[in-house]
Amino acid sequence: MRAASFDRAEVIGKITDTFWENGFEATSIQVLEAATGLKRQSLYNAFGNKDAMFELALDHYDSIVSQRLLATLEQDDPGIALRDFFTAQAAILLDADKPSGCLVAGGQQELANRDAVLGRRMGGLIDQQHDGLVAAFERWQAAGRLAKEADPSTLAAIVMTQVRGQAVLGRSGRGVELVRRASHEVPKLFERYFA
Amino acid sequence: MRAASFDRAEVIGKITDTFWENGFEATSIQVLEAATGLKRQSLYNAFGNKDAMFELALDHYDSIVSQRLLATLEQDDPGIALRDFFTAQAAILLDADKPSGCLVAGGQQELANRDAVLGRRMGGLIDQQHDGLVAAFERWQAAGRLAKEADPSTLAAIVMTQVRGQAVLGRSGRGVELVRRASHEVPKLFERYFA
DNA sequence: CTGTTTCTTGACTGATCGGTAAAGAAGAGC
DNA sequence: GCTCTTCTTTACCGATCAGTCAAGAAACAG
Repeated sequence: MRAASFDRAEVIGKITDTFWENGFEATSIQVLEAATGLKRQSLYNAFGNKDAMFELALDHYDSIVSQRLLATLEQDDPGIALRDFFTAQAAILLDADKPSGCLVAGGQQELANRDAVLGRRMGGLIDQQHDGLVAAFERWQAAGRLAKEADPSTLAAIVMTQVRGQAVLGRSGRGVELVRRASHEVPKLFERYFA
Repeated sequence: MRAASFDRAEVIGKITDTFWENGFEATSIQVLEAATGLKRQSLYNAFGNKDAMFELALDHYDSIVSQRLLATLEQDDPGIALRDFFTAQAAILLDADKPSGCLVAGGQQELANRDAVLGRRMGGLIDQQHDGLVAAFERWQAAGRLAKEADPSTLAAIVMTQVRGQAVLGRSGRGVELVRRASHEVPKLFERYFA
């Protein structure tokens, strides 16, 4: 048995960044070879096929981005939580060391109507974020921090659309400023629902 | 001279819908042949190349979607205007007769970092919507309908991110419900800025 | 009806795609 | 040292991509 000459986790990170930057279709195996330094066959040996590589990228992305966002909601004060949530979102989108935009938003746009398996997989990540938001709003409502009349599903929907929109606009040069402005102001809009 | 056997405007409509539904890359010339009923060479004769076809689609999309949205802002009451704006947005996104999602949001995601010409073109459409929103908020502020402290740029940024997010989520089955909820509730969030 | 111009049709090009087969090279166990 | 297994390298496959060439077919002008 011969050991692989590369660090698997490191390569997954590079694969993730490449898909994140270019999307699924535009990331050819050739591009992945250049990004990872591995040869074609090594990639297929290690990861299977392109779809599997993308799924690994989704998992990695989920663990470093989605989880970080959802973690900000684990607080008692919904105002502070939402402020932290959008601050973290902006920090991720505007991080110069990471690709712009959002892997899931891009993949959704590209694959939702075209690849059933990957489409469902990304739908799952979106649902996960949505469910996390609904649960947080319900928790705050049960704790009396949110008005009784407020509808957790609707508030979660607003946050979701806001997040996706920032992800799209964060990809273009001029959109960056819009993201910065929006992520500062949007949390305040939710004050009307606080008890 | 021989007249073309097809209606140019009608074909542009079909081309637009096809790009709208599938995005740029996934719309091969073969797909466009099937969608329009024209043969390959007829498409190239009539429109040039694939990039030119996409630009025509952007123009067409702009004239039927972007203009319709911006028109809703031409009212004195910002509350009614924003309500109409988001209602129109939801109607377009959820129209069963039209492709789901948004041509510009999809193209932006796909092409912003890859094709300088088309990227700039789509950036222009996004800027146009942003400028229209800023102008509307400034007009309302000048008319005393908006609080003096409110920042038109920031409010426009929030609307922009909201619109883009709805466009992305509107592509997936479960996202449709989120779009419906968000488009009903979001206009109310702006009441805090009204004078 | 004839000639000419344009549109239409179908075959074709070179490039690139995802994926694979079969060698060559390098490490581990003995 | 040798052998066996695994990784690496290189070449290749059929399919599909955007775009083109060169004929054939149809409509106008005279």
